[in-house]
Amino acid sequence: MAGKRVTIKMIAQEAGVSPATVSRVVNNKRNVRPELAERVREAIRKLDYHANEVARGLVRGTVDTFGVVVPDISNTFFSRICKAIQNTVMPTGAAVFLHNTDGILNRERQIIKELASKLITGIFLVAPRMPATEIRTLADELGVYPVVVDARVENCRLAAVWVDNVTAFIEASEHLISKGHKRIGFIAGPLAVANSKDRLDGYRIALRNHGIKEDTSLIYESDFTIAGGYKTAKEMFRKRNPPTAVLCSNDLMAVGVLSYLHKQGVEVPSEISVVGCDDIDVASSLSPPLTTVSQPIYELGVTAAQMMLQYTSTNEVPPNSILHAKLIIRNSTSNVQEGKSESETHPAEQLSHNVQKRDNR
Amino acid sequence: MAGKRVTIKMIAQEAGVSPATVSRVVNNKRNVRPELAERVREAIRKLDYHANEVARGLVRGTVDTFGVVVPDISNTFFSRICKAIQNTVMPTGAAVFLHNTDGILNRERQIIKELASKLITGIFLVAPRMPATEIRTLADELGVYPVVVDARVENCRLAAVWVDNVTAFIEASEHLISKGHKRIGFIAGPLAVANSKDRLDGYRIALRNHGIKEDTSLIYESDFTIAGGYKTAKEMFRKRNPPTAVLCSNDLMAVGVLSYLHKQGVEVPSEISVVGCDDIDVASSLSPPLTTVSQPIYELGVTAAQMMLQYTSTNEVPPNSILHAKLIIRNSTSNVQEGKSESETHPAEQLSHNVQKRDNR
DNA sequence: CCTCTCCTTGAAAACGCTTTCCAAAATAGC
DNA sequence: GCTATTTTGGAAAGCGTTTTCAAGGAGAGG
Repeated sequence: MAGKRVTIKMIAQEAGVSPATVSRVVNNKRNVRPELAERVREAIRKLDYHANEVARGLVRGTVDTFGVVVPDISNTFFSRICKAIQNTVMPTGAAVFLHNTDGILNRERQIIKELASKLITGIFLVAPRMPATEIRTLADELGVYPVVVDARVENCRLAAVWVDNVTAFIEASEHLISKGHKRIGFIAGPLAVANSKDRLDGYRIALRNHGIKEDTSLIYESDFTIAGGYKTAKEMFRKRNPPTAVLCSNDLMAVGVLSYLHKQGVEVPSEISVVGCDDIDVASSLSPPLTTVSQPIYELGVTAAQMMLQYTSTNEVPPNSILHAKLIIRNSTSNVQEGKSESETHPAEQLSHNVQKRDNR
Repeated sequence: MAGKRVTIKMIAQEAGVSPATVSRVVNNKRNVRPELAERVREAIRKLDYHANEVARGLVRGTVDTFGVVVPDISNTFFSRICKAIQNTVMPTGAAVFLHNTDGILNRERQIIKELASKLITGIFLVAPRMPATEIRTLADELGVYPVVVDARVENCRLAAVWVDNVTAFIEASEHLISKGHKRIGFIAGPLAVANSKDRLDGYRIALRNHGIKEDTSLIYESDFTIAGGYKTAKEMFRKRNPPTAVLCSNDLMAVGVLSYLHKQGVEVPSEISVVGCDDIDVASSLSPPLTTVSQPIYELGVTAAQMMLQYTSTNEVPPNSILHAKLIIRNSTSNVQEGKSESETHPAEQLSHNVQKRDNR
């Protein structure tokens, strides 16, 4: 191994100047005669010199690198955010560490510390499980710039960008309600995640606004996966008095629901309407094409990256950024089936904030 | 910013020993009195010391970090490989840089150099565009361990793991042939990618073995995306004498094909059979569930990571590893439609190795 | 009791770069 | 033409580790 590396000294020697001068040229400081500078650049080109970023990092106390911490890279939603962050940050010459937490809080903590020990400049926390105050404290302690992505974080001197999920889900629910649906099933993501909670809240608010009593037997907590959606649909439709529409907290679960329904020979949307969230790439290619709350995924990443760049250069916490989702109506939703809307109104149950906990595999 | 960092000297002082001793304790060298070691560990715990990985990297000449270079992270296939690599490598305490090339050869080169300047230990090149010999040369020059993932690389003293795509696609084609299909459309990925080429070869071999004349008007080159598949299907089925089945080089393109066919009101599989490749997570949840060549994606990543670990610890190029794909028959394929098989046999065209180039957006 | 090992420990020298400090050179001001 | 000021480039001091080297101490063998 160990190909001989070109160091700054070699360049200095080649150009007949001191290492200090080479450094100045490399870092575009003034105070070096143009003629000399050219000679140095020549040498750099000739020997194909690349500064040792590690040595540079040691003296500067920070390395031009960011960490991205996500629950699950293999989930398209997150991988698209990663891509956006990377594309935005790359032109500045920065690299990006990627880390998976599998949604485990402790792993999140550990990863942040490990990243800090590598002297990275900043960390993007995507859909973190950690409470905002802890993030703030930890980041200050470790001397790292944090930017929270896709989680509502307020009043914490913490840079964050998120989507207004409450409004989005009010809109999604109202879409269904306007089609005459009254029994609307809801499949939430893990409620420990703020977004899941907000989406559920949007659903509840919409129901309340339209005078529909909430039926907790229609609300399920799942895990954002296809399998989770499938399984939940199975439970949901096994009960008597099933919903006429189901609103899912993300597309993957909607895919699972669609798959279950298809297997059971249930027609979508004529018999059951289905709505997802995210607008992942396959959403428009499903059959039927999925009506979904389109999250500005790429924009989420780009905005986060821009905030980070601003944050690190000005050292001022940039203001939060709230993005808006958009309901995309495709063919998985339609008017409620004849006779289904009123017939089987459920005996009113108490409004309860408990939802059934499900085994999240 | 700049939370004061705990250094080895502070630990040394706290424990009343020299930095050298602390270092020895941290790195589990023996030759340090147990009692002293305990005192040091105590200090480490007390001050929450984490060694500065950058300084450590500088003296060691290498940092315990790997780079993963993929064409597109937002593609599930690649993001699943990344995840596998990471999960395998993480327990050793190594971190992972992620880089996107968008399939651009020059960016691949540049990224590799940048990574090398960060003194990383090894690079995983996933589906690289670079020729194997260049990889070997560059890696030697930069002093970095390369492992090639998902690309057939032979006779190059280069560690690589790939899937036997030729056999896989012979099998997939034969599945279709056994159902009576004779006019089988083929949608290839970018033919600059070895895998795409191999899959096409498998298709050709199968046809030849069964005495079916190759019709180049049925072979298209696309770009592995849903949109690409959709567009190609459109062209393919616009021509007179269209195929009765289409074999796609990946699932995403198959999704595009399915979507086009669905839009046109064409029934799958009764009218047209469709086969994909990869077995991405949604494949089994499509309607109809997609018959596909299941790539051992996760295994690909895990194997690559294990090879890397072995490579870096023994400094010997580990032997190549060839994995096998498996045809998963679901419901997107069926017997050829009545009368379609023999009726419109196409005027024999010369066997040609040219395929039509398509605009790959 | 002395010598020879072996083990433990600390001092100091790298690692490759940036940056500060200084002296020399160049320019300006009178 | 002489002092005052600004440029310019080199020497050297770190940055936080690991690692080498040598010294000191303890134990063993004679």
